[in-house]
Amino acid sequence: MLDIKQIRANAEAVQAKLSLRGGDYDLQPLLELDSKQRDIETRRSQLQSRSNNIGKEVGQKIKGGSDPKGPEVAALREEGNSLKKQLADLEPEEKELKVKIQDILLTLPNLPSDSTPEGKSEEENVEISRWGDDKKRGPEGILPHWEIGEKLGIFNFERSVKVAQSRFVTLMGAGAALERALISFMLDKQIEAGYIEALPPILVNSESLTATGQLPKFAEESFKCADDDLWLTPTAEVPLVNLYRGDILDSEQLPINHCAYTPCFRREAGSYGRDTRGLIRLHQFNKVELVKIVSPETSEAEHETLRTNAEAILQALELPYRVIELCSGDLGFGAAKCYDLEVWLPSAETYREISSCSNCYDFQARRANIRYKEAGKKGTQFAHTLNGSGLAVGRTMAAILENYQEPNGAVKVPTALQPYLNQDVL
RNA sequence: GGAGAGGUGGCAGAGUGGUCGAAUGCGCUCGACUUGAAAUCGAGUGUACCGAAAGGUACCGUGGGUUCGAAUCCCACCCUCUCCGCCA
Repeated sequence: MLDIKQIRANAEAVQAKLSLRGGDYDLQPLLELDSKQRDIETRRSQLQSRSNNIGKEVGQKIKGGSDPKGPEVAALREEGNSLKKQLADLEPEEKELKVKIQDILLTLPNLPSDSTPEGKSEEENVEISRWGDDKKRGPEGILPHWEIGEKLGIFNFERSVKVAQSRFVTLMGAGAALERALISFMLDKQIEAGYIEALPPILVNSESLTATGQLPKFAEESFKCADDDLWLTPTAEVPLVNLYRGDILDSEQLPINHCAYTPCFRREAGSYGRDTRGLIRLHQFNKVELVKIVSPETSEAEHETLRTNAEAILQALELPYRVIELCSGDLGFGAAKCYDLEVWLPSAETYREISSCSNCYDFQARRANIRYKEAGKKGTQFAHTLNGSGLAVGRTMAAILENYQEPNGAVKVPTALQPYLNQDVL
């Protein structure tokens, strides 16, 4: 959520930043509601103040021996009643304005950071670096991962349709073991890097989804339980960040670093026909997620660290990848700055997103009310939250199946992964 | 699912209509005493909003209601705990 005070003070600058994302954002109605609300608040609190005093005066009079039914007290009562009527008009009006303001604020995306490149769409994303040799494996003789996977019998899409629907997979035998190995490997690496492992709930309530930014705008993206206020998590970022919702942390507690493996669930509404084959775009997929809660001064540096931690997995698995910095127009709703890691998929001769590392600044912290306090200092500050995949497990499996494919159709297990599996060839 | 208990400040815990943002204890901060520490004594110690400031307002699980006045009374809801049942 954006800071209404900042919008008030620098409406034009905020407007300009928002428009870098593309789309129309008119802050004028918001500002009008805001000034109206504050007007009413001032009036209301003055009336309330008088009303509070009347209450006290009545109490004093009665204690002091006045007749509770006498004229003195009756006059105060009458004034109290008249104030009550006025307040009864103002209160709902103010409440309604506050709701309207909040509703608007909740739908405004984060401002791109100053360092985010300007651009309209993903075309204008900026490549930061490349790692590994993407020429080592051309498309010749390489089966796309879904074909080699079916061939090896390590996953099955058709039967999964029967169980659930399309865009679900069942991993079998070595496929299941490989997925499990990848999860363990990724977690171990991140624990080594200083993250504390969490295994959080994967059903989350509406408040949690609102705090991290999936609600209210993107309700159609998540699966909702019919009879409860619970949703299937689209990413572990949601439960991890919300663990600290409403907290006032000590500055010594920061940075908080968590890694978590969870299944993730996405409805993928509006992506019909895209990536219909394989492990790239499923309704349910596994992911190891990294989350950091940090102080603002350190958040830029922490963002680089987070990205490096995610990159370390690709490097350890010796998968060629590149780092992209998203331009303002391609930035996710809550992100101020974002790097995508894209892994090389030789069958398609393209890089595909396998991790997204975002710095949300105080956007989520403000929604989630996550603050911290510095010892000796007055007041609190909103923390900064960061998140990144370390990594999407299914997509990692896809990358391995292609990049490690031998001409005879065998798939070697990456060296780093061999301690986690009972076989070194699939 | 059934029955019961309960939700008050960092924690414990008092408060059942009147100056209660809330006693008391612990914790924490600062100061005194001390060579230092402990003990002791003194002072302080929630969050947010409005306001240039003075100051004001809100918050005792949440939302309503009664009243001049609600932590306290009434209604609804949520959550937690205990026991029973069921269950991985």
